[in-house]
Amino acid sequence: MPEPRWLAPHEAEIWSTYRRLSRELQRAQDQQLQRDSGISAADYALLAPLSESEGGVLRARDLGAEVGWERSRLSHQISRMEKRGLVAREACEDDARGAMVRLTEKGRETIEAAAPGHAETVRRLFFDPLNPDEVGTLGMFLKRIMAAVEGRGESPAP
Amino acid sequence: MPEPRWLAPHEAEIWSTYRRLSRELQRAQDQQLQRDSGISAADYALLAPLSESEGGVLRARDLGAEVGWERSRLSHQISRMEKRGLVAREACEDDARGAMVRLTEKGRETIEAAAPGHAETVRRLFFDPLNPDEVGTLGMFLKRIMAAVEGRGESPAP
DNA sequence: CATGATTTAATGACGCATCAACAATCTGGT
DNA sequence: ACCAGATTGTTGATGCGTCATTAAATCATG
Repeated sequence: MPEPRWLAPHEAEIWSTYRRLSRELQRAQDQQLQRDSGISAADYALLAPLSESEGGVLRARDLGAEVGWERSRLSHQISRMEKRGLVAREACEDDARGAMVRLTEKGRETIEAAAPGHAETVRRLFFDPLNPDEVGTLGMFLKRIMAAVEGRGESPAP
Repeated sequence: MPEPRWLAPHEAEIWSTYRRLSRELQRAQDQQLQRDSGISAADYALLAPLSESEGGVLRARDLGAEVGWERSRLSHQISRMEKRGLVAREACEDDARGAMVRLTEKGRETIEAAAPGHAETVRRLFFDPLNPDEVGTLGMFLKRIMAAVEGRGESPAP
């Protein structure tokens, strides 16, 4: 086996900072949304594309593609939200396998009330610390890393 | 109320990329560790500082500070790991409130076997897509954002 | 059309993370 | 010495996320 490519100390520190940030940012989002609007970040993630869709209805498959979630995760989350009356499931007419997810009136009121505070929080925590150039640079970095993760960091294929 | 500072489309896209990356990176870590070593990323996070500590023992409070976890989360995780024989709890001699966490022999073997693969994965997914300058820049961005999150994005106090 | 592969969704089990509540112990000021 | 307040750790409840499994419907191909 090839000898391990250890992380240099400064790399280990950056990795550690990243892990911490990742968690704390998630936590800050959850807290803000829960406190101000009584919903979780996962709720928000689904409510947002639903509220922007034609008629407030999306097929589960398409909603999943929109947010990049797996079917199982999506299904569980929809179940939780359905129980609280934020969305409703309906049959899909063109494809009997499908499920349509509809934003309820309560769901719409909730997302519309939550959106400004959410945007403000994201901006304050994530974007305000960087200037516009830096935001662009960060975006590029994130996309490059994302490509590696999606390709599982492939070594060049034969 | 002041009118909401919405995210510009390119900002919304960066935010979405970040959220996705955050999840996928976590997932990739978990999968690799689970597959190759039978442990979770949470296990690894605690095993690592324990294995580097004097005698493989740390007070729970200090372990928590090391990884930046809250008490409750730490306690639950230690319980799960204790059940699987990776660590053991011991009494703390100087402070009867305290709890010492000791790396077991099995725990040490596990972390030593897991470390190279973990380092390789972090490097391949997170660092390889960037050149050294860019890594430094990213580290700086992360620290700035982290500061905002820890300060809760404070507006200048009166 | 028949049939096997694929797509879509739901579910149960399990580990992870947070919150609220609790209990025990220590500390500092009086 | 005392006691109020802070620190440390545990626990139970609940929501989130992944995996493995299942079931139904659709598609592609002969």
